[in-house]
Amino acid sequence: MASVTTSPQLTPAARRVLDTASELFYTRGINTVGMELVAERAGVTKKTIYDRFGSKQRLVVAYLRARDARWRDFLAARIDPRATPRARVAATFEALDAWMREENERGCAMVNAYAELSEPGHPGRTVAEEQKRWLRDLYAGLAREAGATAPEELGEVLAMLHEGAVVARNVTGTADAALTARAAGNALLTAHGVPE
Amino acid sequence: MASVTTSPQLTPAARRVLDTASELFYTRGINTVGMELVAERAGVTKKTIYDRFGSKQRLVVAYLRARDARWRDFLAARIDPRATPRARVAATFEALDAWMREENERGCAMVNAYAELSEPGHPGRTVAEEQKRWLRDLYAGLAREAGATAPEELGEVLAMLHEGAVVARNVTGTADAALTARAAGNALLTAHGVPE
DNA sequence: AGGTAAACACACCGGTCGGTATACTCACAA
DNA sequence: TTGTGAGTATACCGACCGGTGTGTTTACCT
Repeated sequence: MASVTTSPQLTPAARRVLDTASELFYTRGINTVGMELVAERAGVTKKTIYDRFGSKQRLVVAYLRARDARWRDFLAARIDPRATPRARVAATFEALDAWMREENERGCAMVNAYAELSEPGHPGRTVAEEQKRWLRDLYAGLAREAGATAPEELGEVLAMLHEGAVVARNVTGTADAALTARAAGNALLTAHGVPE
Repeated sequence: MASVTTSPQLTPAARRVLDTASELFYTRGINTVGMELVAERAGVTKKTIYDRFGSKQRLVVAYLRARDARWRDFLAARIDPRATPRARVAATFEALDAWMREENERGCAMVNAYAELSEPGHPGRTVAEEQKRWLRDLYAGLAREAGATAPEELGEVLAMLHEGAVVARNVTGTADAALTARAAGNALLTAHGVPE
């Protein structure tokens, strides 16, 4: 079995397995999708999956990591590093808006996984925790750069708006939730002493 | 089988079933808890559960409704109807803070259920959708009463902060997330023209 | 020519899932 | 007194779960 975490080189079949598992886990939920279905949809035998990934748990971790990586790339491609911190905060919410319109019909994969994987030590939970910390620190860094008073707290709040927008869009069906959150974030930057 | 939704009168065994199922569904997740375990923990046979509730799906719905009702009662007991709208918004976040410290170690039951129940027509999803709409409308009503400009939008944003605080507390482990959200909500009321 | 990795096919494992069937006891009320 | 509703005990159902074992084929590399 190849190390899923360290080597991004996957065999063609493993690549197909990860792609189809990601799709299935995200849209139907991790616990409701069996390995047999993943194998069938990937055009692969269960044997191959277990040879490449070792266990369902590890496949789940690979799925979460891959999806997180996709989101970070998606975001990075939409942020101009030369823009002002304030503009970069707005761009982050705009990226979330675009992301949700394209590939977020079922809410945040990390939050969903956290709900499904209730065993305290499950490594998938760790991935989700890291992802949420990263997001909060991202906003906090921007708040600090912007010269906000209490940048840590502001970063936390911006991350809350971010998460809340995902829930609003997913459950309540609020189409422009991310843009509403962007406006609120903008107002909060001002309230924290950041010049327009 | 008694109608679970219309008649709140439950037989003693049914009461025990609902209580233990609520505990188990919330802490371990709906899909990972089997009916056999619920029966065993409630000191009841599976037959009794199916006589009273009919199916797992209906038991899940009863669980979600009951938990939502508990939260609404909890909140109502902590809101002074004579206080100003601004104070009531703050009190709502404070109630969330207290609620999370007491019985929210696993995040929002509605969001979790939404993650677990991926089948489009599952009645449990409807309960979650109604709950989120109710929360948003609650905040929007307070924003309107406070005389905020764009009260609907502000209500949406306050609900986002609310949801985001739950995620922050649950996944990131931010202990005072709800109070941080309260401060942000307060600032946003001001930004929306509500006098201090 | 020989070795190795990747994938195949297929059968099988113990265990659990949601749900049902049968037969019995007990309390209470018409 | 005679039902009736609530509950118990136990056995059972087909389907599916995650995971393993054995052996075969294909293709590329040395």
